[in-house]
Amino acid sequence: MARPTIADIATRAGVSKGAVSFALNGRPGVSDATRERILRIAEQMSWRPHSAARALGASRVDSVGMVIARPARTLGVEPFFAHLLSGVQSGLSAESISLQLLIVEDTAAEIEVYRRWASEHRVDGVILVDLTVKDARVDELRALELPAVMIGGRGGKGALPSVWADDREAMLSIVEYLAALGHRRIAHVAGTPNFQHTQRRIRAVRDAAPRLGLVDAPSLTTDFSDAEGAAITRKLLSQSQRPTAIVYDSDVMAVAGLGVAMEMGVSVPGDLSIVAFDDSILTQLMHPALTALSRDTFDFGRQAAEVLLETIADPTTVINRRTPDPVLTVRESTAPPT
Amino acid sequence: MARPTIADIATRAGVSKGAVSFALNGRPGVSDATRERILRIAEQMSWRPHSAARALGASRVDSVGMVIARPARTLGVEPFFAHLLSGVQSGLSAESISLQLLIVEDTAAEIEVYRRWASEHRVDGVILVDLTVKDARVDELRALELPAVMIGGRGGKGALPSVWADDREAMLSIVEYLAALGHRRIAHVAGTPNFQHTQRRIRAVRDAAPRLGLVDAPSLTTDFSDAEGAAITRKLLSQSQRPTAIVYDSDVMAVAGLGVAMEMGVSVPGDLSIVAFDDSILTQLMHPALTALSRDTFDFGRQAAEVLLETIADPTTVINRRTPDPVLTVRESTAPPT
DNA sequence: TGGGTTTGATAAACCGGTATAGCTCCTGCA
DNA sequence: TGCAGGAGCTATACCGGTTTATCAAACCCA
Repeated sequence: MARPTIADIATRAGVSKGAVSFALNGRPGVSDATRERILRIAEQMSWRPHSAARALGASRVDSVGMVIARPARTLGVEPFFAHLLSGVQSGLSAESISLQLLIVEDTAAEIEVYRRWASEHRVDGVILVDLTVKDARVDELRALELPAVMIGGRGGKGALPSVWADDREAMLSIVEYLAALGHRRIAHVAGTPNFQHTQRRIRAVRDAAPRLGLVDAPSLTTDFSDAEGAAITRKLLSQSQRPTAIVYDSDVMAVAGLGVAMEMGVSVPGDLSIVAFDDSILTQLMHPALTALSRDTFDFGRQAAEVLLETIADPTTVINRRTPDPVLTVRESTAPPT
Repeated sequence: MARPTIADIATRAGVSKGAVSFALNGRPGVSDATRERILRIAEQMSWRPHSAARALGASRVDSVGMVIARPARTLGVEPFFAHLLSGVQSGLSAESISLQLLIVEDTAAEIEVYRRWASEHRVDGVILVDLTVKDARVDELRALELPAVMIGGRGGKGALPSVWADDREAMLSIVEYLAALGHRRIAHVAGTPNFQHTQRRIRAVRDAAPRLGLVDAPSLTTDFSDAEGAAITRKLLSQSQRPTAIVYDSDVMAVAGLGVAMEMGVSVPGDLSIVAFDDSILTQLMHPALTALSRDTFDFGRQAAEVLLETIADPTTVINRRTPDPVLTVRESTAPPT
């Protein structure tokens, strides 16, 4: 027999389909002896549930979705998503729930995907990344009644469940470290201004500046691309009063910035200290290797999966889980200013 | 009404469920007038097919799978997978077929996934990457009767359908370019030896050596990691007769190699030319920017999706599609030897 | 000993589609 | 005029599970 169904098992065990279903799902309705027998037969026939059939009956598809809205070009250099993905999957695989991944160009397309997924019952819930300040997706998902968890977006009143790290604390740890080294002119090359975490980081720098006695601490926003990272760096280093340290919101921009510095004859870390707000192999490949903020992205993903599953199981309680603060890994690109 | 079913549409249109199904799937059995009316009503009620229900009836789930078997750590730096993924999705989205992505640790786990997917009817077919020489997955998939397409693995007798680029030609173009510049000592830092493409590239170098008058053209295998790439480079550059050019099988290894060269005071491209067999932002971020072989990875993925869909539609004909040869993008890391 | 509850199991409905046998007209042609 | 044939549609089985109503037998306690 090619693929046994519960009906086959029922015949073989001399019971009804219903009894088999009860036995296989570990719910009351059959005696221990019968359950045992059915399980053994199912095992023998190497039975596996037909996912579609189960989804149809139980209106639960054992599958969650994740959409990444970024132009393909900018994607993939940062190992961030790969690690996040692995983590999410490890969190899901325990319950043998599968993940649908989609890469789209923009948020409009992303919302379309959610609508389709909801109406076609393709996923039980979704994981949101790259939260923006007034994020249209949040309302949309609530309207669709699709369980969701936000990664990185801290939930406020009536928000969706979330898993977040304290960007503010993290940024403070960087700036305080640089200030302790003696830096007073620190520039911040930030990411896209409408991202929530970008705003939080900018605010952290601004708030810390007076306390740490920073002379000047501009935050300059970019599109996260290496090109803009390089351009901003060039501008910063061309000023008469140039910064002695630059904090980049991504490793790619930090690497691009390092290149510009070298090109302009600005020695790192002699004349300029560089810190990347995100770690990866990239920062270690460089010479000098970059001081960077390391986050356990894998674990981040795992926790997001967990929270999502809990949310699917019980959509009424909104979980806001805070993950451990990221730590600064000091390498060769930072030193006291000369 | 929350989610309309075809039964709702049928009632509203005053026809039977069957008629609605015919109309919505564009098959004969209803008059044009009725079809029109049904479609309008479906549109009005914003009906969407329930994927599970459709899968159950039609034994086709409109979903394909892709498993990447690499330790999470090594994954993600190369934008290769991100681009491939985007391409695959663009090929699938035309038919609105979804993609299940899974990252696992090794091939054994990958095969487990295929078994599960097959028995649970979760996918209509799969896309295979990282083909090895005697690849266990091929036989397994044939046994499971799961349609599949190999990416990069060139199909021989009785092989699975495939989409491939000519690695041999590509490698030849690199070596010939270097030889034309005047290089006679060229080293090849290859990838994992059991990958099919690694073997093809090694063979290409070996075959071309005598014709191009290369004095020495060793191919040294690695695990594709930056660490081994760096280690091998250090060894090569420490030899008394060191190579004047090195070809790396990946951009990450090339970057690591560049770092080692700079560290050892070997100037690039003055004393050493470097070529990466694979392009990405990474190669452009470097100083000097790396000469690299550019492949249209996005298109590669798109074509793989196409071939897979054709294979699912008609599993009897085995397609072997060759994609355009990759081209060498010359940047700053190559020059005539001094 | 008898009535009520619990246990173990069954049959059948159901989920939302697809596929098919069959029925009713209408048309065309001998 | 009669009949074959096809268009247009309906009714119904079916896919492989889950869930519910129902029921018989066993069990419990006064």
